[in-house]
Amino acid sequence: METTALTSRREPLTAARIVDQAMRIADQRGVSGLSMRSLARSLGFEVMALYNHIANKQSLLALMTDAVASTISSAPSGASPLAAVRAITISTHAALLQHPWATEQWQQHLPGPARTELMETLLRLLNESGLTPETAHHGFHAVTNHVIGYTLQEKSTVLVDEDATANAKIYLAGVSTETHPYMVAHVNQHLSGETASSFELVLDLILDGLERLDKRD
Amino acid sequence: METTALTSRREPLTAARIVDQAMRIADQRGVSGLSMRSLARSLGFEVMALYNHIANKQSLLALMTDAVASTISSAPSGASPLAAVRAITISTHAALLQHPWATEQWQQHLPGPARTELMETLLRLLNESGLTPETAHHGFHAVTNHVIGYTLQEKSTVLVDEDATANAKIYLAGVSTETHPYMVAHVNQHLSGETASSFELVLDLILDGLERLDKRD
DNA sequence: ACCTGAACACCGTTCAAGT
DNA sequence: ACCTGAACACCGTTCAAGT
Repeated sequence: METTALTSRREPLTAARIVDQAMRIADQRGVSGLSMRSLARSLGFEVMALYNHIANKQSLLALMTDAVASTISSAPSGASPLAAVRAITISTHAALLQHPWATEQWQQHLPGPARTELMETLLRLLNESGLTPETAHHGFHAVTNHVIGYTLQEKSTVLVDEDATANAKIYLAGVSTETHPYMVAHVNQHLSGETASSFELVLDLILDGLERLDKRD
Repeated sequence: METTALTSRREPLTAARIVDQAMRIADQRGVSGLSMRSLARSLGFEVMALYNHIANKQSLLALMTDAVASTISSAPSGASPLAAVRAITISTHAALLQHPWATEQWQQHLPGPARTELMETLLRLLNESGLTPETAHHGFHAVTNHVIGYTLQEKSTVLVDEDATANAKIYLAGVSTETHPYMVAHVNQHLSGETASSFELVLDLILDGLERLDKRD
C-alpha cells in the first residue's frame, strides 16, 4: 500500500509533469515563490532530478509561459477577420487572468510554438481584414500591447488578488483628498466597483480606430 | 592623497546616494544584476550598511522607480488638456526607454510621490478636457496601459538592446516562412527598420477615439 | 548614529557517483 | 537513462558587537 502511494507520487518525471506542477505553484505563490528546490520536493524528487528534463529555470519559465499561450482559444469560425482578432484578444486576456504570473513572463521570453501560432494567426487576420499592411503592423502592436498593459495593471490594482484591494486602501491612506482629489476619486471608483472594466471598451476603440485610419486616406 | 580618495569614495551613505548608484547599476546590468552586496561594494561599504538607510531591497526598487517618474517632464503650459496628456505620455515613454528596468517595476510597487503627482495630473487633464467622467476614467487606463505595454514590448524586441536584435535573429532561425509567413515578414520589418515606431500613432488613435466616444452620445 | 563580522536560511547549478 | 549527495558560489536579512 505504501508502495502504491509512493509509486503514484513517483510517476516518472517528465518535462510535461514538471511544467504542470510549476504552473500550479506559480498560480498560488507567484514566480518569486517558485524555487527549483521546492518544485522538486513537491513532486517527490530531489532538485537535481529536474535537470535531466529541463535545461534550467529560465527555460522552465519559457515553457510555462507557452503552456498558457496554448490555452488561448482560437476564434469562432465564420467571424469576420477583425471580429476574430477581437475574440482571440478577449480569450488572451482571460487566459492571462487565470495565471497572473504569465503576464510578466510574456515579453520576457522568445515566443514558444503556441505563442508563435497565436501571433501568426493575429497577423494573418489583420492582413486579411482589408487594412493596409502598415496599419496591420501597427494594429498588431496596438492590440497586443493593450492586452499586456491592461492585464498587468489589473493584476496590481484591481480584482484578482484580495490583497490588491488591501494595497489600494493602504495607498489611499497616504494620499490627501485636498492635494490629490482626482487620484483619490479614481481609486475609490475602483474600490467601489462603480466603473466597469474598460478592457473591451478600449479594445473596440483601437479596432475602430484602425479601420478609420485607412478609410481616411 | 589616499585619504582624500578614500573620503571621496566614502561620502556619507544616504538613501539618495544608494538609490542613485542602484539606478546606475540597473541601467547597465538590469534588476537581476543588482544585488545588495554588489551595490554596497560599489559604494565602498559593506552590505549591512545599506540597511541603515533603506528598509530592504523591495523598498529600494520602489524608490528607484519613483526616481524615474520624477524625471518625466510636465506638459508645456498653454497646451490644450488632451495635448498635455499627449506630451506627458510621450515624455513617460522617453523616460522609461532610458531606464528599461523601470517598465517592469512600474506596476510592481505602489506609486511613490512623483508617480502619484503624475497620475493626478493626467486624471485632472482628462477630466478637464471635456470628456465625461467615465470616459476620462477609461482614457486614463487606455493611455497608461499603452505606454507600459508598448515600452515593455519595445524593450524585448526592438532597439534599446543590441542583443534584442540578436534574439530576433535567433528566433527567426527557428520559424519557417512556409508555415508562418506573416510572422517572418513582421519580424523582418522590425529588423530592417522599415516600419516606424507605432507608439505615437496608436496614442493618437486612442486620444481621437476617446473624443469621438463622447460626441457619439 | 552609523558601520560591520558572523551567522541564518535560503538560492540555481555542476559534477561525480550511484542504480 | 535517470536519480542523488555533496559542493560551489551566490543571495537577502538579522543581530550583536564595535566606534
